[in-house]
Amino acid sequence: MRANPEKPDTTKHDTTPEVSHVSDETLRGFIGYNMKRAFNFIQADLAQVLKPHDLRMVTFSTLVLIVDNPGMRQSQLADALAIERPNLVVILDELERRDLISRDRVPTDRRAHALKATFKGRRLFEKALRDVKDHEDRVMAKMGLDDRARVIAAMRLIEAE
Amino acid sequence: MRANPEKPDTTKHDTTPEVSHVSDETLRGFIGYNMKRAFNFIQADLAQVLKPHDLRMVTFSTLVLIVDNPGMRQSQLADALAIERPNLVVILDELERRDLISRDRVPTDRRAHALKATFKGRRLFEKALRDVKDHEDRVMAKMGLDDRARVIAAMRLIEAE
DNA sequence: TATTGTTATACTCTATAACTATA
DNA sequence: TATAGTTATAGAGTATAACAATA
Repeated sequence: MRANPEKPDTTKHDTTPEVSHVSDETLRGFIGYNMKRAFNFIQADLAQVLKPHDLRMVTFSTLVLIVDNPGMRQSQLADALAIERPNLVVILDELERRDLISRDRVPTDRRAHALKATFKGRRLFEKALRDVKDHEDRVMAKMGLDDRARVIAAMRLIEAE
Repeated sequence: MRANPEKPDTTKHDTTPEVSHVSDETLRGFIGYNMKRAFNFIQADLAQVLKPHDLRMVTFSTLVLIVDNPGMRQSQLADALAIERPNLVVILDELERRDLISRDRVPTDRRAHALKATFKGRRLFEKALRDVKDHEDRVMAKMGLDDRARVIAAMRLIEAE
C-alpha cells in the first residue's frame, strides 16, 4: 500500500527525499474518490454550458422540475431538489424576477404557492436543455452506449439503499 | 417530455391542479443528476463512518496521501487534492495539532515543508482505512464485482478529457 | 396544533489577493 | 523576479430557528 517500499523507514528527521510524482493509488481504489473527481469535472463543464443562459445547476434543475410538474408547491419542489425550504425561496425569487416562473396562490390552500413556468421560462428551458444534452454527450463521449446506461443504473442502485 | 401530456395546455391562470407525485424523469436521463444524487449518498454515509475518527472526507484524503507520499511538499499535496494552497494550510494545521503529521523544513529548499505522517497518524490511517473499505463494500453491495470495476473505469474516462 | 412560505443567521467549502521568507 | 507557505477575506452552498398566515 505504501508508495516506496524500498525506502528506509527510520521515522527520524533525516534527509527528507523530494517526491517526484504524487501517488494516489490508495484513493483510486475507492468509488467515492473517483466519483468526486468525475463529478467535479462534470459540474465545472456544466457550469460553463449554463452560464450563457444565466443559469446555475440548481436553477436549471429547478426550472426543469417546474416545467415538468406545473402546479407543484414549493415544499414539494424542495423535497424533489433535496434542498431546504429557506434556500429554495431565494432561487424562486430570482426565477420569478426574471419572469421565468410564476407563484400563484392555491385557491384550496391559501398557504401554498402553485409554481408554473412562464412562456419565457419554457423557451429558456428548451434552449438550455439542448445545450445540456450536448454537454452530456461530450462528457460521455469516450464511453459506449451500453456503458452509459450501466453507469446510470449503478448510480441509482447506490442511492436506493 | 412533459409530465402529464393529457392535461389541457391553456397557460391561463385557471384552477391550479394539485400535483400528487413530482416527476424528475427529464433530469433522470442525465448522468450529472444521477451522479450528484449517488455522490451525495456516498458523502453522507462516509461522513458518518469518519466521524468517530474525527476525520472529514478531505482530512482523510489528506492523511492517505501523506502516508503514501512521505516527504511531499504542500504545493504538491494541494495539486493532488485539487484544492487551493490556502485551504490546505488550515487542514494541515489541524492534523499537525493532533500530532498525526509533521511539517519539516526541506534542507535543500528552506521555503518548503516536507510532510510526513507520524506513528499516531499511520495508526489512525490504518483504522480509518478499514472502516472506509467496509463503507465502500456497503454502498456497492447491490452491484456485481464486474459492474464496480466498470463504474470506476467510467469515472476515470470522464475526468480524463 | 401543524403546515407553507419566509426572514435572519450561521457554518462549511471554496476562491483570490497580498504578505514573508526564501530561491 | 519567482516560488512556498501563510493570512485575511469574500463568495458560494447548505442548515436551523423562529415568525406570520393559514389550515
